[in-house]
Amino acid sequence: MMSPDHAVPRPLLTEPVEDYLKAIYELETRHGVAATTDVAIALAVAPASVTGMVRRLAQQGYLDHVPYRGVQLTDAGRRAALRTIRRHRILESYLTSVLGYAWDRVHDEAERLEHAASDELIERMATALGHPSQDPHGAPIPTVDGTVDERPHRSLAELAVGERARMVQVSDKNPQLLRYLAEIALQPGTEVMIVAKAPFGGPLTLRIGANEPMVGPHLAEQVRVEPMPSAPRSLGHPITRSRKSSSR
Amino acid sequence: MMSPDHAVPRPLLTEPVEDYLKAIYELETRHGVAATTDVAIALAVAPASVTGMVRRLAQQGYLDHVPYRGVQLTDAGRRAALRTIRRHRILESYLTSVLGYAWDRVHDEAERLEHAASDELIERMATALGHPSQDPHGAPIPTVDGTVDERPHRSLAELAVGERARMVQVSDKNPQLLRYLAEIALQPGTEVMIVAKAPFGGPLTLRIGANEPMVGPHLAEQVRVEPMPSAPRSLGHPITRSRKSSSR
DNA sequence: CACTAAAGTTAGTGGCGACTAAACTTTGAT
DNA sequence: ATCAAAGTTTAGTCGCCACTAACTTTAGTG
Repeated sequence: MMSPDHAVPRPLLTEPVEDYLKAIYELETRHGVAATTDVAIALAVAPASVTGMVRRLAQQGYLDHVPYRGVQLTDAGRRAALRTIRRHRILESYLTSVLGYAWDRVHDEAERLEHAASDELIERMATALGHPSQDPHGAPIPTVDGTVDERPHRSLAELAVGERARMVQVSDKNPQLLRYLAEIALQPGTEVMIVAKAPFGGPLTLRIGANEPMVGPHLAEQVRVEPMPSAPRSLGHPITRSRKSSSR
Repeated sequence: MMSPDHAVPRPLLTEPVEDYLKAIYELETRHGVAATTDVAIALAVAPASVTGMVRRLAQQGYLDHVPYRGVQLTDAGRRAALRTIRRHRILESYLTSVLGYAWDRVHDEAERLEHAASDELIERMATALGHPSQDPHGAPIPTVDGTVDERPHRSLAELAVGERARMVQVSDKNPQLLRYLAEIALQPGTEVMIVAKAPFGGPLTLRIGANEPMVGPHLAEQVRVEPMPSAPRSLGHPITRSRKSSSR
C-alpha cells in the first residue's frame, strides 16, 4: 500500500488517531473512562466508527479497551495525547499573543495546525512566548516530558452569594461563550464576586471590577474558578490585583 | 468521511490534491506541460498513482489531460495551485524572519503547514511581514488574487567570465545546497562576479564581496541571477551596492 | 426478575489515495 | 521501416477511516 513502509520504525500517528487520543484523554480526565458514545460526539463521528478505531488503537498499544465498558489510555496513549494537547495550547497562545487573534477564534486554527507543526516549530513558539504555563483560556500547557498541572477547579455556579474567586479557566470550544465573556471582561485571572443568585438554576449576578453583569446558570457552569479567601476590601476598585494573570 | 457531504458547496481540496496541483504548476511553468513521470518523481509516488489522480482532477475541472501527452492546469487548477504556493512562500518567510529558522530548514515545515493554515492566518503573517514580494529564497509570492511575477532568470552557469550579476533566486528544496550558499554568503540580493570558469563544465570562481569561492557547475546551474550592466569599478570594494536587497 | 431502552459492537460498504504487475502507446535509433 | 526502450495507462489490491443496518450487552424500571 505504501512504498516506504518496508522498515518504518514508528508509524507516526495520523491526524485522526491524534484526534481520538486527545478526545479520549479529555473525557478520561473529566469522567474517569471514555465512553464510546462520548468519543463519537466529541469527534462528530458515528459510534461504530469509534469502536473500529478503538480496536486498532488498543491493538497498537495506545489504549485498553474492555468491550461495552469504555476505554482508558495506556502510558503511550497518554503521552501521545499530551503531546498533541501541548501543541494545541502553545499554538493557541501564539496565535493570540503574537498574531493578534481573538481568543474565540484560535481553537479551530490550532486544531488543524497541531497535526502539521513540527516539534521544532512548537518549541520556537514556546520560546518566543517565554514558555507560558497556561493558554489564553487558562488551560495548563503540558510540558515536553508530558506532565500537566490539571488541578480540578470549581465552577462559578457552585459558589455561594458573597464568595469571591479568581476566574481560572474556560473551555476553548464555544466561540459565542468566549465572546460574551470577553464582553463582560471575565478572563483567566479576573477577580469575580457573586452578588446574587436566583434560586432553582436562575441567573447569577456577578461583580467584575465596577460592573455587575448577569449570567445564566449554563454559562456559570462552564467557567472554572478558584475561590479566594474573603479578604477584607474597601469599597471601590479591587486594588489587590493578582499577578498570576496569564492572558495576553 | 461521508456524513456531512449532503450539500457541501465547495469540496475543499485535500492535501494530496493540493500537492498535485502545486507540482503540476511548477513543472508546467518550467517545461510547458507536466509529464506523468515528472509529477510522479516530484511527489515521490508511482507513475500509475499519478495517472489515477490526474483522471479525477481532470474530471473535476482542475486540469486538462491528453492521454500519453501530459497535463495542463485549467484556470481553476492554476488558481488553486497559486493559492497553495502563496501559503508556502509566506510561511517560509515568516518562519525565517520571525521565528528564526535557517533558510535551509523552512521548506519541509512550510510544506506541511500550507495545507493546514487558514486564509486568515496566512494574511496575518503577511501583514506582520509587511506583505513581502519574495520569500527567503527569492521566489516571488503570488498575490491573493493569483498573480505572480515569474520572470525567467538566467542561471549563474550561463554567465561569462567578467560578468557581474545579482543573485535573485534559488530552489528551496535542497538543504545542503542552501547551507553551502549561506556559507559563501550567496543570497538573494547578493552581488556576484565571475572571476574564472574552467572549461568543459569545470568549476567557477566567483567574487562575492571580498571572497572568491569556487563552485561546481551543478550548483551554478541552480542559482538564478540577473545580469548587471558592467559598471565601471575601481579595484577594491564594490562600492556601488544595490538597495534592492530583499533578503533579511 | 423480566423487559426494554440506551449504549456498544459486528458486518458489510464506499471513497480516497497509494501500490504492483501487466498491457499499451510513443519515440528514437538502427 | 522496424523495433526496442521509455513512458503511460489499465487492472486489480490494500489500508485507512468514515458510513448504515442489524445485532448484543448493560442497566434501569415496574
